[in-house]
Amino acid sequence: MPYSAEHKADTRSRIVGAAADLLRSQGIPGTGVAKVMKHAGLTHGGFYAHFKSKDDLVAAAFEEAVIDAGKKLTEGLQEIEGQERLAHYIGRYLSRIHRDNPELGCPLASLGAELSRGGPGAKEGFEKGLRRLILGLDKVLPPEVTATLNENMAEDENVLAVMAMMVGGLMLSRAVADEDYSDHILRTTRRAAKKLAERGGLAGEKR
Amino acid sequence: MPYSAEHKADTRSRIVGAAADLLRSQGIPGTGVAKVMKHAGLTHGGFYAHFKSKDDLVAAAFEEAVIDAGKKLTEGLQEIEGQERLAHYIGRYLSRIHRDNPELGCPLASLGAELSRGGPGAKEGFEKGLRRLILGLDKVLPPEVTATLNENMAEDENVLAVMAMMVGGLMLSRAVADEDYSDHILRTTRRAAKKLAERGGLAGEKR
DNA sequence: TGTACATCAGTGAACGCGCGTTCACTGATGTAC
DNA sequence: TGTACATCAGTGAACGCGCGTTCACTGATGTAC
Repeated sequence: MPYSAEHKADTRSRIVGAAADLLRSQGIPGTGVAKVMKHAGLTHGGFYAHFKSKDDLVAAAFEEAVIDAGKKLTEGLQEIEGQERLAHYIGRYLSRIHRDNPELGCPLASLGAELSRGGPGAKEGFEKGLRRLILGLDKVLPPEVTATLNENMAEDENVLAVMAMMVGGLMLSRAVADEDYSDHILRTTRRAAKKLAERGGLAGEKR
Repeated sequence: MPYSAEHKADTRSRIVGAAADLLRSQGIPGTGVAKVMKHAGLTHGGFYAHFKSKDDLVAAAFEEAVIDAGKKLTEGLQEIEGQERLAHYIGRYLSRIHRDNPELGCPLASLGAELSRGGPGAKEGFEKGLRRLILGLDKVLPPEVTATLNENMAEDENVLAVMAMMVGGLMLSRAVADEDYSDHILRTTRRAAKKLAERGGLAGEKR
């Protein structure tokens, strides 16, 4: 065996990493095979030693992006006291930093519409990503809430609603021309999402 | 003058109409000039008698789609009693019919991410569309609420939050593979959006 | 320890294709006489 | 009323370009002797 299996895996993950960034900032058609390979420091011909097709790459890169975003959104959140954790998560999601750096952010907001036009494979990948991020969100919640959540699936609904508001708010804030208005959208949806989480009982509030 | 100005305007609006449908269901790269012209019953060479570029068409078609969607979402809503109007609007937006027919639906959800990657022109078009739909939503509200809304801009925030939840919920429901889960997303966000509207005081509830 | 060899990740040129755009043209039309 | 004409919406072939994919190759590597 020439080249270790490790070496190949390294190269592959470099390609996937480059694609995960490009995908989120430029969309699927904007993520050309040649461009991705160049970002990974390779020539485009070698692409097919690692992937069956561009669709294959998109699937792998989307998954990578979900994991990456989930990590960034929850990083260090355990150190914050239970009640405030979800509020912090929401604050990060609907922040100007997240809005201004889609290449590092949540791929649900940047690629949802495009993937919804894809085949069943694309949609399965998206669904897996959504469930994964929701699961990550669950981990952010105080343990006593998560327990209730597992017993009573109806409670899970609020996580979905918060997710929808975050995804929608981020997308709107990115698509708007006026920066003040964009900030306003972030501020508004941040506040509303936090209220929704509290009122839904997710943050452990008594009601 | 050969051909009346009316005739040219008719052809143009036929092209824009075809593009407005294709755009929403296939996205910007999926909306080829030749495909649009074929749908309008013409050959692709004649396109540049009506538009300066494809970007020009996309801008016109997006605006048309916003107007079309706004009309469909508010149609006949005046006949419903004040308190229930917004709930009906939300019910229509987060319906299976809307989810399954993006070519007839709200272009904010289907094109937001793509337009956010466009130039300033694209973003200005999107912002105008968002403001237009929010204004249409305002008209759906009972007059006494709209009055308060105009005096107190802070109240407008709830409309934005509802909008974000609807846009996000619709996008998520479309991008997911499992139909039951997709239905669940619609149901959940519908309920949450209605609650949010009520609690925010928008539907005229006393609190 | 040193050399010959087989492997295969990566190279770089080439492919067919669909894209947005251009352009010489055509022929239906309203106007002038 | 009928004919000649100028206009220009629409035609259809062609363009350069970037795309995803293929392929003959090369040369760095681990293994066998």
